[in-house]
Amino acid sequence: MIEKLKEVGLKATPQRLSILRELDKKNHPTIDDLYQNIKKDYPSISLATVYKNLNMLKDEGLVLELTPLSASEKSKYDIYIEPHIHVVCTHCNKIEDFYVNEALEECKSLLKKLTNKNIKNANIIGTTLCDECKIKLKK
Amino acid sequence: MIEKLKEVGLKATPQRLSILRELDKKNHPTIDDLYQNIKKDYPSISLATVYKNLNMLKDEGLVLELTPLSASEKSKYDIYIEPHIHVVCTHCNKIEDFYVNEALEECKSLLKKLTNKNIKNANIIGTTLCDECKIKLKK
DNA sequence: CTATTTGCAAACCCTTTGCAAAAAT
DNA sequence: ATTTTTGCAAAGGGTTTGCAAATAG
Repeated sequence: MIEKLKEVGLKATPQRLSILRELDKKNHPTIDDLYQNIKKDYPSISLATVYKNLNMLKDEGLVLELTPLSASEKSKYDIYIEPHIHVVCTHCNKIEDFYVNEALEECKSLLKKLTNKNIKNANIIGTTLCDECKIKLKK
Repeated sequence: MIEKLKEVGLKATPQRLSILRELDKKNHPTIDDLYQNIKKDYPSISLATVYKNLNMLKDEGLVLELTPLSASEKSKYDIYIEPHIHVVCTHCNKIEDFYVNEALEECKSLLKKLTNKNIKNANIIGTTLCDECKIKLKK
């Protein structure tokens, strides 16, 4: 984590590390979730610091913003150090990560062939009806 | 276009149609681009109407919000009636559409296999250095 | 005729900014 | 020692809201 920050030229402040640690729990928090959760460990952190850091980390590609499907939902944030793909539930909007590197590479080479471009990265978001919602809706 | 609106239960007002027509030019406008361009044909349209409609169309899946990679860029909007994928330039942020249905289906079945879920849809965004930027940067 | 949509302006609130103090390297 | 980062509070600006009038079906 600290090394990743050094790589991109950002200082390893405790605030920044707590943001990354929180994101590393992989529960895809909104900005406010993130702020509330970090405050438990680090009560003096300010919301402005969370915003500034998310923007910097996003610009460096260490953090991903996941845009909601529906207008009433808010953006969620995800750590992006290990490549992975997302599957979002169309009903409850829960996001699941899948660390399927081979698939990602396969998709990328497919994209390269089709677009005739050198695809650096591929961001893939699948939609589904998650298992929990499937059960709930059957009732 | 009118039929699509009927399908999702939205009335075909001239404002709404002008929004869809503008998006159908496929140049991925920001909200403000959209508003400025529509005003040329429809000077009385209000920004609030553009917002309301984008949200409704997004909720119905007819419009896609494309989140920028960097914090300084704004979201872009795209019509999503024909399935397609996006390739965004990491340097100038331009977005290109690729109507590659076979690839999309291939990716979806790959996702189904890997996640063991019934993937309804797959949203794929590749990153690249676009041809124009490649030339510019060589100089 | 009824339900939806529009447009205006105000309200809202999320996000950014400026700056001095603190902290990281 | 230098540069970055933090935190506060205020400013800013994008987005939403409420409501009466207009419009679609």
